[in-house]
Amino acid sequence: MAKKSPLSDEALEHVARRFAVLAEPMRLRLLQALFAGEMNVNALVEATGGTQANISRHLQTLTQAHVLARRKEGLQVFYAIADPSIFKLCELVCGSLEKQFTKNAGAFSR
Amino acid sequence: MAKKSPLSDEALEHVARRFAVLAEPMRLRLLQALFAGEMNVNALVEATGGTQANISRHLQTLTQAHVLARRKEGLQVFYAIADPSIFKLCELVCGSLEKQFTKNAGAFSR
DNA sequence: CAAGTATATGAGTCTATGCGCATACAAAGT
DNA sequence: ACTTTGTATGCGCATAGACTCATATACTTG
Repeated sequence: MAKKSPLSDEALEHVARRFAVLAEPMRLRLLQALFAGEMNVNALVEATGGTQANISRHLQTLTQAHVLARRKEGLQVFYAIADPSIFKLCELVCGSLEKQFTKNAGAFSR
Repeated sequence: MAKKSPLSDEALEHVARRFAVLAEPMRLRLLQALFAGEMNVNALVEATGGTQANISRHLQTLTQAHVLARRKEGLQVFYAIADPSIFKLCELVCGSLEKQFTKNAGAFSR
């Protein structure tokens, strides 16, 4: 396994796309809601405060990126987090941002 | 430390922005080049094959996001990775994408 | 101070995408 | 078959941002 070989352009685009999928506050809210477990669309609409159309689109984006899984049951559609790495990704970013904030807070308090 | 409290809208926007910064192939190439260590702008231009203007802009974006650190030395400006969490972030995403690919590969080969 | 080198930036174009509105589609019950 | 309920989607608008070209700025050297 070549560990230090530079990623191909195609690979980089895939990685970039992955990050782009997570680069929307509304989608992050959806993920945050789904951290608790599987939910249907209506529940997600209520949980996030978005419009149904918009939520549906974001769910589509997340599903196409294989971040979410879709399960249809009668009239309702249930979504759930399909990629467990999402948890760690969010944790990492949050941790990193917290560090930044505390640094800035220090600068202010002086 | 409230562990399960939902992030505020403001916090979510910060997280989203962080992801957005990493959502460009060119910036990922810059980061990949900088994994080896500090480099000046010209070296980065050559390493990535971009134009000087464009590279400079991306470097600005990364620096403002506190992902990179800037050090001026005479005429040249050196950039280096300032946030170590970047490494793990990229590893996580790459690993997750690899899994997806091997899954798809399996589906094709059958 | 003039000229050269390394980097940054203003202005303009072009593409991508988030959002809202209306409507279409799908499944279930009457 | 018709209606109701839950979800998806076509379309248009508005905004963000990536890229280029030309030029500005900062520093060094002659």
